[in-house]
Amino acid sequence: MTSSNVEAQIRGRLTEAGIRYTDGRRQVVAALMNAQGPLSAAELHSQIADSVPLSSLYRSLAVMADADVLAPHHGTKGITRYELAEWLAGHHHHLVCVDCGAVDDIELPPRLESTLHDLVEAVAESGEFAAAGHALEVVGRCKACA
Amino acid sequence: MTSSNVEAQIRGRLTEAGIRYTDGRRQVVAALMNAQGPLSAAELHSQIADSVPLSSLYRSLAVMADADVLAPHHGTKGITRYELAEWLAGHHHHLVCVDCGAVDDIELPPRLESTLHDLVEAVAESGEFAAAGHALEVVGRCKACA
DNA sequence: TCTGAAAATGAGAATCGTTCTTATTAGTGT
DNA sequence: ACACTAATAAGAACGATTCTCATTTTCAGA
Repeated sequence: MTSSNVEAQIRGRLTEAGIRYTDGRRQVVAALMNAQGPLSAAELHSQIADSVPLSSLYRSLAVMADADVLAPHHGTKGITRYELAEWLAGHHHHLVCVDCGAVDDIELPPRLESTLHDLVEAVAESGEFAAAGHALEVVGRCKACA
Repeated sequence: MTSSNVEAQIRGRLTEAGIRYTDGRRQVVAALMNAQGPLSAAELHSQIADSVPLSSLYRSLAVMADADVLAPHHGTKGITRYELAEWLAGHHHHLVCVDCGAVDDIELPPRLESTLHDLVEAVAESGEFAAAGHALEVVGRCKACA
């Protein structure tokens, strides 16, 4: 999926939900497409500071997460980081540093990927829980904190 | 591993770290051993209210997490839930409701379990990240929120 | 058993990420 | 252009968690 395709998909999804793809939101999406892992509101704010105040940023993140364009990822110290939703940018598999909370994406072997997919389906079919997706974290210490 | 064995292991680990296994901490551990998923400070407090004030509870949770006796699990709304560490109570695989944040344990097929274990080892051996364990979440909506 | 150092407790204030208000501004469809 | 709805901006408010500090408890060694 090309980068411009992602933008088009996002615009489409938002529009059909009656949500406007404003300039501030474009900047958020652009920052997230460049990142190699989820970003917090504070991290996003430091990249696009002048043009989008924090309160607007938080609202945009919430709205886009609600529309399933962004996926929230809850980390240490009550900090929530966001990344593009699974259907836009592939799966959510991370290396998480227990010290500083930094998050990086990792690739999973296809075999494991499909096994996880099967697991979600099996849970969904049990009827006990409306399983929609999965998230895998490998936890430890990053090079800086080791 | 029997329940009393778990207590003995916990006491041993704490003692060797110079940390006292006080009454309040015993109560926390007891509550977590009975639970079928991680509990937040507020949830624990409502179970052992009179005997342990919140500020002590938070401190005890932090200290025991530091000693790798408890494992923190970060959820919605900045709420952190704790459960017994992996080496005491098996692995950490959860059903997480995106609406209310409730968390339940799930069992994983052995095949998937060992594949995940291999993944952590592979990451650790890469030298880029000191991988120590993993956590898997199946996200969706619980029956109450569906 | 005493005694002193280290750890834990309890109460409350303080912190900080996040959410909520309210008034104002900007987009979209007719 | 008009009306309707959504988005913005600034700051106040909220709530989970952390910190401070004076007091109490626990443990190891004399």
